[in-house]
Amino acid sequence: MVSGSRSASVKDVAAAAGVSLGTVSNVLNRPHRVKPDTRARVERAMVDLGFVRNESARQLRTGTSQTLGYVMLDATNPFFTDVAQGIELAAEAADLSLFLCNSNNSARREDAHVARLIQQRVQGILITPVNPHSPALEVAVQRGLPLVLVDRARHDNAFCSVSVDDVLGGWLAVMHLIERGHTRIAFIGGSMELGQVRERLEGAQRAWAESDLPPEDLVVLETEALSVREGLAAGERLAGLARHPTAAFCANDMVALGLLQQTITLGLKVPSDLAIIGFDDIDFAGAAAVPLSSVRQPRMDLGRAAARLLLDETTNGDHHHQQLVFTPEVVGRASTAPVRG
Amino acid sequence: MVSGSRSASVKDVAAAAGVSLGTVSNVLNRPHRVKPDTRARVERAMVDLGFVRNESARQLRTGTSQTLGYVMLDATNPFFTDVAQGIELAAEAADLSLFLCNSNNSARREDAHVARLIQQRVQGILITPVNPHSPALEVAVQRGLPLVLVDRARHDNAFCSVSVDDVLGGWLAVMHLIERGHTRIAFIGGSMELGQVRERLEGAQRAWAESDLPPEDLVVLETEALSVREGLAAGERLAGLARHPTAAFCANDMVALGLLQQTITLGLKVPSDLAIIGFDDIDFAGAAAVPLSSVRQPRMDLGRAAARLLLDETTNGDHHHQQLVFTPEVVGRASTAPVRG
DNA sequence: TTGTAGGCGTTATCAA
DNA sequence: TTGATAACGCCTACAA
Repeated sequence: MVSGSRSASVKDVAAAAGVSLGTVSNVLNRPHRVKPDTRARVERAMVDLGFVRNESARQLRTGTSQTLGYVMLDATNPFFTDVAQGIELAAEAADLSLFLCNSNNSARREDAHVARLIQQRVQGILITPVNPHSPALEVAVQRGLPLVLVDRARHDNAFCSVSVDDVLGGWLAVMHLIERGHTRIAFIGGSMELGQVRERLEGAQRAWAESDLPPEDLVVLETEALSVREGLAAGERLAGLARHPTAAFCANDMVALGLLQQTITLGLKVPSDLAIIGFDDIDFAGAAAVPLSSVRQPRMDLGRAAARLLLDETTNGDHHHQQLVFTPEVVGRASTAPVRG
Repeated sequence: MVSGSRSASVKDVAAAAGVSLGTVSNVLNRPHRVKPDTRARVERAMVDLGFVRNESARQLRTGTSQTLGYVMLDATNPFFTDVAQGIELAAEAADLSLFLCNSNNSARREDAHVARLIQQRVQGILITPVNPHSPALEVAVQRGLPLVLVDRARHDNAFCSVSVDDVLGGWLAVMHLIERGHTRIAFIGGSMELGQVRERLEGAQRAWAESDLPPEDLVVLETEALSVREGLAAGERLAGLARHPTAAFCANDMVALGLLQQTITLGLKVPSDLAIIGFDDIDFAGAAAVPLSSVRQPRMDLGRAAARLLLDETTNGDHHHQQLVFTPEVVGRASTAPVRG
């Protein structure tokens, strides 16, 4: 175990063990082909020299890496870390490394990450994109690089995708509010660049229309991002409205948590002054100031399923793209509990 | 842009542009050395062929990767994702990629991740270890691989480290409770394998001793992990105690949030029946059922500082190991507000 | 300004 | 069962 010097190569091991380089390679890749005592000698040398395979050289030679990449939309959102955990479990089971990247809602960073992953020659890319129609994604596909959309779908079957029916989720959330007697509500979320936001809003509007409520009583408050901070700000804007909605549907739980906090700070009661429902059902939702109702998505399963589709595409000759769509469900808690009156 | 076939190499580009391979390499690495129209021709060919540098080959040749690795202790804890974000910012500024790994509190997975990072020949490793004295870390150092401890320190100066004074943090938290008149409190956290937990407890015990309170009135409830789930369970155990503590100091906010939720579920009031203070001051702490008092650590700064130390070690010839210790501070909120009596 | 040649560490083929 | 050798794609001298 020499410190300071450059790390030992197969050649060094071969010299130390008094065998040829090919034999060392065999010990590494086809151990059964080499006589036990030679093997022992080689393995001994590897330990002595602190030999570690150089993955770059291996990749270069074999033309294939042992790595997957996941470009997440927002690493500070527990929803995505749970999705990532699902992916990681599947990757680990397949003995693959996972490159985790965070685009942080920036298309520029997303493109940079994808470019890097391609340079690294990862086996495949999982991505929750800012924009599922980004040219960067097409480029990956044109290179023959498997790519799976996570928490997003495309209707042209260009990639595999795993998603939740966001329109249905929005519909369920708003129906939940309507059932509790609310006739003037706010939709809070953004930016509208995000498909998740647009679709959840669309579902909300559908539910609204089906219930014959006047369109102007579904107020849309667009935020810059889906963060606690933006939720706090939205709370102030909401309080400033001429006619107060009695309920809010937030495009995700981070926004809902911020809104909840601000509402309480302003001296209002949840749910009597304002009912709130979020989306994702992250673990913190149930532990909030007022336990938060939310639309649950199967987070870990999303990740696991996405990784499985990717692995199928890399290994299965006659792979066909699939659009897996999970069904969300409302989890009712105190923040939308019925109030008398 | 040929689909299906293997990806284009510099050789292919050279052929397509009618120049030699060396010229293509020059366009890539020393563009000023090549005549503008030749360069244009080469760049055109690169676009046409969809050429992307093969990072493995580049690494193999140059002997150095453009990648850092961070092995995080628990990716579902927002504290660590914030630390990671700080690291990522610093890495991006230095034009380096970041391999994010999650040991999930498992020494086995931690070792596997470190081994993989070494195989990938990353420039350096940042790690929040399960155990800072793990042999796997020594191995990295013996290979001459820069390694920085994050949120953990070692006293033998074997690596750089960036941490928060956990003993002081524990001391501050408990002093905060003592000042509010509590004379029987619980420390909740675990496992005791984690240095963070041991040191926060040590600080708590010191504060207790300095205040001449009887040792048996500082009850220690060890948990399996620092998670919301374990906090919930601890809440039940706490309620089952013969003599109830009037306050709890939790080793982190996840545990505190779980405890808070359970306490409320059991029909008790916070802070009047039980005051609670956590550790980390994650964003969700302020948005909790009862806004949670906590010991704040400068999360992003921890990450940024760690990355800077690592970069210094990789680039600066006469680098000296440093132990950077940040000072925590108590953020008092409703969960420990004074109650009359 | 451009071209040629050698080698980074590994794997795989083929011969001994 | 083991050894010699070529090749993966790139970069960098050095030569033209």
